[in-house]
Amino acid sequence: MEHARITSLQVAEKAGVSQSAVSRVFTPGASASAKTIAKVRKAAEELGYRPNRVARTMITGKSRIIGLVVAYLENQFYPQALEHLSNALQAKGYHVLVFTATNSPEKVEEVMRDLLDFQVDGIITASVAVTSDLTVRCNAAGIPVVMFNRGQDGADVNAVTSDNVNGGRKVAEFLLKCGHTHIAHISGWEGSSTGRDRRQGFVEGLETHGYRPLQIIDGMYNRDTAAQATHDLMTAPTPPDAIFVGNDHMAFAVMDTLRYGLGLKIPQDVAIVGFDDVPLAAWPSYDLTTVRQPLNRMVEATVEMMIAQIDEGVVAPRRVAFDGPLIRRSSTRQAKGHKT
Amino acid sequence: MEHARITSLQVAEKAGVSQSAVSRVFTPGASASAKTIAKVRKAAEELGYRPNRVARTMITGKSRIIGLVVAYLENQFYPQALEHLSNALQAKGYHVLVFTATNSPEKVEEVMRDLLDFQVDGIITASVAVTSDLTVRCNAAGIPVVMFNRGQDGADVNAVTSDNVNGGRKVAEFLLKCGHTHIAHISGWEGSSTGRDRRQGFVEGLETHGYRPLQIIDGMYNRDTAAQATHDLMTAPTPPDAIFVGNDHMAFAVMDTLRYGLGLKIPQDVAIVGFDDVPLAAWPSYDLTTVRQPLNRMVEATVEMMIAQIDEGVVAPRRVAFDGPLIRRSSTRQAKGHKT
DNA sequence: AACCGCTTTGCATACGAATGCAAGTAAATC
DNA sequence: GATTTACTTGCATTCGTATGCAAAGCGGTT
Repeated sequence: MEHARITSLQVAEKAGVSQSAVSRVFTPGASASAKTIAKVRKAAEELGYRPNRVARTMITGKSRIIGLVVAYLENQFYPQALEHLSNALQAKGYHVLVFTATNSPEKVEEVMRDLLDFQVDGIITASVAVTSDLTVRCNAAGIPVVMFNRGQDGADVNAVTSDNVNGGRKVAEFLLKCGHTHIAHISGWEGSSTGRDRRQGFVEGLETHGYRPLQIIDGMYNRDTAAQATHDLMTAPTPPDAIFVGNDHMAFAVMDTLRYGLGLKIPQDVAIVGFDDVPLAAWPSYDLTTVRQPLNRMVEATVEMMIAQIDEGVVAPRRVAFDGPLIRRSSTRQAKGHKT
Repeated sequence: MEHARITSLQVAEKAGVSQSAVSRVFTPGASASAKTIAKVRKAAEELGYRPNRVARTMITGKSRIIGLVVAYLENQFYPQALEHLSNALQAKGYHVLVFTATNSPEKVEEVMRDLLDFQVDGIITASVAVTSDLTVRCNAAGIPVVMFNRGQDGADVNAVTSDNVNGGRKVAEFLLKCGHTHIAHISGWEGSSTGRDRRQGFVEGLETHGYRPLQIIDGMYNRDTAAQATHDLMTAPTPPDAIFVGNDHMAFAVMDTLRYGLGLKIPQDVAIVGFDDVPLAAWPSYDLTTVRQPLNRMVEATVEMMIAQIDEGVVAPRRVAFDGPLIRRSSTRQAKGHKT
């Protein structure tokens, strides 16, 4: 009992017009008389006709599909981003084809090839490093690429991030204002622009006031690595009295290690600051002071850049960085002279 | 400098064969001589040819795209499922087109229509209720539907879940064994099969031993609702000494409310059991006793069912439920007579 | 050499909608 | 009413690949 698909031709016959007429009724911008439109709409309605997107894609070359490459979804920031991106794109008539890719260049390479096969109209990479060679090839193929939450040095790529350097600086200044002097940093993966930028801003922020980080350890955006780093920091001869952690995801592991592994109090023994402000950060168990990434604005900008490029062709790449506020919660002490 | 796509015709010319020959080389199961294959492969390699999936889809009617309908990604269980499903399908040459849908029937309806437009080969719904009317239409259109982590009463649908009834029963027995007598249940949404089944198993489990639940409140799979319910339960004249919460996501809110809102100790004042065993449940801050949903097996079964249906046509619907173990952690007391 | 069976190959067509072109029609202008 | 102008419409073609069909090739057998 296969319910065969209705084609534009069948609608045309029923409406007593040509197939072209039907097509034009369903093609925004094409011209058709009010009478024709009415006839076609009626026939289409009765038959339950819906234009075939695949056939449409063949002709126009536009699939209205955006490829989204994402590394892993354990860090709550990514599901959140995925959900928002998907919704925002859906609202514009686009849909999201998800690809997971580890951060190995070969894997990314393979994924990108797949993506091109699908005739995606654009590619969004969420925190996945892409070789500039690859983006060049995509641009050559006329496929816009926007990197979400990851930049790329010296390459011509569209990138939307928060202002990570400034965020790092804010953390440094805030912790100094709280009276901390021994501040360590468990950084985001040094292979990522976000990790490097946050670190850089943080170090600059301390230096501006004549301080230096007690120690910096690469946490690799990994819970286990961060936990180990915490352990190492706290058992060293001079333990820190505050730790800036490269993202919330690691910060939670750090807090767990401090509390349940080392029996320390937050913020009395050590203050913790994270980065991202994922929903979990606001839950009472963690109540983590953190730099908020303005997800909504980042998503908006990403979608807007993407669609502009699709509609108007690949243009000069832009980089946008949104400033995000520091959200003070109870994982840090009250700043001096700061009122409740 | 648009890098035009290479077509099979160009490869054919370069290799000195017909377009059909090229097609056959790239179509598994088609016949071609070793010599032809070699010539075509070489030419294709040199030109960088890759078959156009869209054109392929037009002819074969197979897109090798699976639509995944998901409600929300805040509950960590879903990103996890999404990631695993996507990987498993990718390994089989399929890709995932993500749709978000709230649980309103109209929205789901609209999403499903969109999905059909994309010629998806199959649809997986993750914890989204689908009217049986809709699944019937999909089957009529020859599109298999598999419901992941949600069943449907009296309808002919493929469904993969864990054994929720049995899971609920296990929780009841475990809590009784721990010596609890006043056991409340903040249930999963009563509009979902998972919520109902867990509740049913739980009640049955208590009744088998001559007990009844102290109270049952629908937590709607929502943190705020669960928090409010916790408050109501604990401030009632007879508060519970244990609460079974319909999923981990709500259980975290319950624990936060108990500890930080009401100043109670877990498990001394109240024991908590969840359902799912998301990664967060194992983090020391929660360390939640919970029923594990065997995600890997569920994903495997889902993918296997899906692909079987795609390859062999829509067959008699199956329902699979995997038993999951109760994972004992510190949110509950030691069971009587149970050794460390 | 003739015959059979099996594999390989090219030709032509189909999938379903969009669109350039030319013909047709209605409205607007003088 | 003639002519210009703007808008509609249908015809035919196109996108890139898969596939039924018939012709051709090949290997072996008698």
